[in-house]
Amino acid sequence: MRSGMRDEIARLKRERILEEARQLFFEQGYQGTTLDQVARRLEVTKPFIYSHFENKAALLGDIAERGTRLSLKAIADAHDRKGDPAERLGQAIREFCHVVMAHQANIAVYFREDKYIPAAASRRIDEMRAEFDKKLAALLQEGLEQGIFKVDDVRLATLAVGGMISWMFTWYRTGGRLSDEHIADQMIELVMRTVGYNSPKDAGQLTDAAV
Amino acid sequence: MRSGMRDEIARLKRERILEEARQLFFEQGYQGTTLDQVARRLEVTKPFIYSHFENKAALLGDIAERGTRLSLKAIADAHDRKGDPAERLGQAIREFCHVVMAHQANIAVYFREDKYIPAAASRRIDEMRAEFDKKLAALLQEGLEQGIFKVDDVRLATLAVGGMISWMFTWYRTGGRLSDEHIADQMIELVMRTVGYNSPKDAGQLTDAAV
DNA sequence: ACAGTTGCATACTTTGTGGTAGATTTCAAA
DNA sequence: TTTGAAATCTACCACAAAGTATGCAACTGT
Repeated sequence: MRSGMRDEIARLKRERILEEARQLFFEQGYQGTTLDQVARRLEVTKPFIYSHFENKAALLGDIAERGTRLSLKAIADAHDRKGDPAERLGQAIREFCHVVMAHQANIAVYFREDKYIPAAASRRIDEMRAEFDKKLAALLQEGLEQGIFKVDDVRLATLAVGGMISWMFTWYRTGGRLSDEHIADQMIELVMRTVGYNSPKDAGQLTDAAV
Repeated sequence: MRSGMRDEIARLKRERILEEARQLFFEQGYQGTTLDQVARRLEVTKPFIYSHFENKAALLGDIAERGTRLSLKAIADAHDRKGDPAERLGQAIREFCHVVMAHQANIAVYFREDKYIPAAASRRIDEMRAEFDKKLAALLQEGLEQGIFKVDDVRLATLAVGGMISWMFTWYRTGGRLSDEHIADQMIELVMRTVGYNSPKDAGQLTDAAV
C-alpha cells in the first residue's frame, strides 16, 4: 500500500469525524455534545477521534474555520473580478447565500460557539472575517464612487448587508417553501435595494412612483 | 418590616444575580461560566444563588426571555398604533435598534445559548418570536397594500429586515464610532430602502438618477 | 430580651466527560 | 507464515462543576 493512499484514507476519516461532529454540534451545541456521542455515530470509540484530532476543541476549530473560509471565498471571488460593481455585488451575494444554505451547520456552529474555538484557529478566522468585511465594503465603495449605489455610511451598510445574509443560518431549512435559487435571487434584490441601487428593470417604476 | 419590603429585597437580589450572570454568560458563554464565578462576582456563595433560582438553566431562561420580550415590545408598540405604515415601521425599527443596543447581552445570550434554555421558558420565547414576526410582517403587508412598499415576498423581507437589526448584537460596541441615535437613524434608512419605500425627501434624487 | 424563622455559608457528594495508558487487533511486506 | 508497525479498542483516571445537607447567624415579631 503506497503511503499516498494511507494519507488519503486518513483524510477521509478526518472528514467523516468532522461531518458527524458538525451535525451534532449544530443540533445540540458544542458543550451539549460528548465525544462519545460523536464516536457512537461513527460506530467507533473515543480514542479513534483522538488519533485524528488533538482534542475536542480542534474539531470545533476546523468546523468554524471551514465556514469562514467558504464565506470569504464567496465574497472574494466576486470582488477580485473586474467589471460592474452592481453585477459583482449581486454575484457575491448569490455565492454567499449558497454558502450559508449549503454550509449552514458550519456557519451556525461558528457564530454560536465562538468562545470555545482554540486561539490559533480563532486568529485565522478573525483575519478572514476582516478580509470579508474589507472586500464587501470595497464593493460598496466602488459602486458609490461610480454613483450607482447610495448609502450614507459604507461601514454600516456593509454590516447590514453581511448580517442580512449571515442571519439566514438562523431560519433557513433544507427543503423549505422556496428553492435555494429563489431565495438567493430574492436576497440579491433586497440587498440591491439596501445599497440604493436602482436596477435598470424597475428604474421606470421608481420614477413613476416618485413623481 | 412589612412583608412587601422583603419581596422587594428578594426581587432586587434576583436582579443582581441576573445582571452578573448575563454579563458573564455574554463574555464567556453559558457553559463557560460556573455558578461559583457568578457568586464570586456578587461576593456571595453558590447557595445564595440557589435560594433565588431553581438552577443554572433558570438564569439562562430569564435572561433570554427578557431579551425576547423587549424585542417583541419594540415591534408591537409601533405595530399596534394607527397611522402611516412607513412611519410606524420606522418607529418599530428605531425601538428595536435601541433594544438590541441597550440589551445586547440578553439578545446575544439568547441566540447563542438557545439549546440550553429550559423547555417552559423556551415555549414562551417561541411564542413571542412568532408574534414578533407576525407583527413585523403585518407592517410590511400594510405598506404593500397601500402601495408605498415594494417587496416580492413579505415573509422573506421580514426575515431580512429582522436579521439586519438582530445582527447588530454581533458588532455593536458601547461607546463606538457612532452614537446610538445615529446608528438607529441609519438602520431605519437602510430598512426603508430594503422594503422598497421611496421616502419623500430623496424621491427627487431617485428620479434624477433613474432618468 | 427571647423565640422562631429566614437566609446564607461551610463543606460535602455526585456525576459526567475530556482525556489517556496499555492491551489488542489488523494488515502490509518479506 | 511470520513479523513489525500502525490503528483502534478496553478500561480507566482526574477533575471540574452542578447541586445539597447541615448548621449558624441575623433578623422579625411578640
